[in-house]
Amino acid sequence: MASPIRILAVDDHPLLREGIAALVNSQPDMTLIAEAANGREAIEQFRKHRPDVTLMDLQMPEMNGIDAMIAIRGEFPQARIVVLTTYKGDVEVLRALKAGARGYLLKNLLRRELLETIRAVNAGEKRIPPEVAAQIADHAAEDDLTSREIEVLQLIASGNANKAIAARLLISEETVKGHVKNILSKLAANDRTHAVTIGLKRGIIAL
Amino acid sequence: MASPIRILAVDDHPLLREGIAALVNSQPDMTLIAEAANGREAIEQFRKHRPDVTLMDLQMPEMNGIDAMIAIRGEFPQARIVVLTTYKGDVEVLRALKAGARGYLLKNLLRRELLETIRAVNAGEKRIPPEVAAQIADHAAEDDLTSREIEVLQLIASGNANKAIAARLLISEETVKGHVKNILSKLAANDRTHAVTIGLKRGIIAL
DNA sequence: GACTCCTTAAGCGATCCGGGCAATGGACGA
DNA sequence: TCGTCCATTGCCCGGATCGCTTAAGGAGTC
Repeated sequence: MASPIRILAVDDHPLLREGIAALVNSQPDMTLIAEAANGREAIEQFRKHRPDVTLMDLQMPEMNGIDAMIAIRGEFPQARIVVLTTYKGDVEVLRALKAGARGYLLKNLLRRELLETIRAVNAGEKRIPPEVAAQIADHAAEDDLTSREIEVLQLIASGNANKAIAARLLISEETVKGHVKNILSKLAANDRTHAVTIGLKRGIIAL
Repeated sequence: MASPIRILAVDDHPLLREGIAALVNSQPDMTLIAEAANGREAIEQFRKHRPDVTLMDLQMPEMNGIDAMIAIRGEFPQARIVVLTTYKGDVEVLRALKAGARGYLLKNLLRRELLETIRAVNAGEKRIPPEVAAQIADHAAEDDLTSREIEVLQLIASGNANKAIAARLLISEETVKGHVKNILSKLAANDRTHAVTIGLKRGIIAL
């Protein structure tokens, strides 16, 4: 073994980082060199240590994983980052891949899968598990919501009527209705409530 | 140290169990004696090992943590169980406490907090962190939804109109409206969509 | 018996939903 | 550069649905 794979673990759960540390350090060809509890710390640690592979959670306080990945890959385009998160919808996965993730793992994975993925990504490959890929494929043909539509959907989720949304966004109620119409159509939702639950499932909006 | 505290870890994330194992086994007065990945396994392992303290996640495949706790405490009323989960709403917390949990920890806790809680619960105490207790207190005065109302709320979340809910539950649309009215009032929601998001936040319903 | 819960009911105004139509402006490729 | 596409915005209409109010009977529990 020439030199071990140097790994940075980013997650806001200390216990999970502990688990990654125990697993990784038990492998002769890997070593955990740093940890971070949020996106801001992740950027700092990446600058300082230049890890070979970064394991990154998405949902974190202060700065989320997507923004951290974008920032890191802005400075270091060759950074090899694997997303390690609990299940999120297809939209969240796509965002992560667009931000430059080389792998996307779910936290209920087997130990072996994590190790294999780390080695594969370190070797320059990409690794997306089939159940994640299937999620994406299911919605590949559909239109994405525009940013304005997402904004409207988020306000709907917060309990705003169309009139209130119009006031908040400084547009007319008729326009809001237009957006709502498109949202229902794109998400294949029965009504606004259904649209919200679909949006939550697919990772388009959050509570 | 007479004999170490014997611990059972129940969680569907292998990495997290690994983290618990590493932390617990680093303490001279504790030892991890068994693991389980879901509620069914948890019951089996509890029967076999009779642990002093059980760390239990709530959201798991096959059988969730609440049901497992109820089953275990049915057989072993003196079982000392600590819930260890990512944040859930106050309703989820209350259900866990009613099912007999002696502690309720969030996964983003510090290592020290977990160790202290294990020792305290093993000694017969109860431990609820202040931020969790505050959640409960915020809603202590409010009425719970009835089981019928929860059923209706869940159907609303799935995108059903009142008429469709009526057909599904074999009751009249007027009755559904009556339930919806009570739901909106109890949850202090602006409309049905808001009620759904509140229900999700508080752990009353799930997607 | 008191209490809660589930059920039903009528009417009414506000809101939502779906259809079509069209002007603006920015982004993209030819 | 020009033309096209698309997001955004705005408007009209009509039927469906929602949310509120008030009222009341039956089932089950304590």
